[in-house]
Amino acid sequence: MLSDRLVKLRKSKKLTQQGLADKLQITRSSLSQYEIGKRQPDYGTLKKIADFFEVTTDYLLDHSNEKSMVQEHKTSYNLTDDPDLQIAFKDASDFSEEARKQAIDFIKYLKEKEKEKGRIHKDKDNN
Amino acid sequence: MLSDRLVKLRKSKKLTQQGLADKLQITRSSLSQYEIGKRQPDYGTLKKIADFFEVTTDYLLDHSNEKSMVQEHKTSYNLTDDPDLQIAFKDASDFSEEARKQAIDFIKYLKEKEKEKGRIHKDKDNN
DNA sequence: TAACTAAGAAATTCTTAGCCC
DNA sequence: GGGCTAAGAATTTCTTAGTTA
Repeated sequence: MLSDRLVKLRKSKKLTQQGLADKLQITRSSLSQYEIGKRQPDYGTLKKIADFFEVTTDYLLDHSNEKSMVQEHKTSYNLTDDPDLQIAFKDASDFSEEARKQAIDFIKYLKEKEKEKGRIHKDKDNN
Repeated sequence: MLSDRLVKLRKSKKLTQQGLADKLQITRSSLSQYEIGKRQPDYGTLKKIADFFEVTTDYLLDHSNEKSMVQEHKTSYNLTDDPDLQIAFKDASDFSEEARKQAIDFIKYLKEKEKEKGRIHKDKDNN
């Protein structure tokens, strides 16, 4: 919920409602309503809030969607289209160093195998 | 702008306004207004749209903030700094579907092993 | 001082119907 | 069919002032 996150973010910066309202160029009354969940700011204000606290609007709106995150991740970093592979990569990033090395080595092994396969017959995979 | 992205996303799925409106449970008139930029959907509808197309709300709102993105990725993905893992991942992106699946499965296996290692006690929940 | 609320004003959105291509 | 628009209804938000702790 926007309200919860807003309160936490504001307090993390040790600001009063008035203080934050000034920064966002809205009235403190409006801000109060957002924090209680009685009103919703327009998209412009939402983006202002996100920029001020340096968070995503998804975070503010409590919108978590793994696939969408991967999608965003992909466009930002130019990675693969395979969502499962992206999730696997994400998971591997959290591994211990040992497990990470095992993953890397296994992929190296697969890479060699792919090379072999390429020599034997032409690739017939369709995406 | 939401409007531009909405049109592109809808057409990428080869849907008419009526078709998408039905999926989102809104009238086609409302959807038309969103696509032209005359109206803005409430947050609930915004999230519905994001979920349906599997994108972030930041993408829909054209909200790009490098710091927030990095923040989000670090908190959501704990993206690794390990360059070897990144290279391995890029290699895997070029694999055949079969090899890619093997890599994914192996990482899943490692993930389970990591879980076991993480907890002292032996839980038997299957996930 | 800091935060919340009430109530009328103002702005925005929704609905319905109709229009254009 | 497919997409856009007008106009009144409905809803939401804003503003101002006031209340509470």
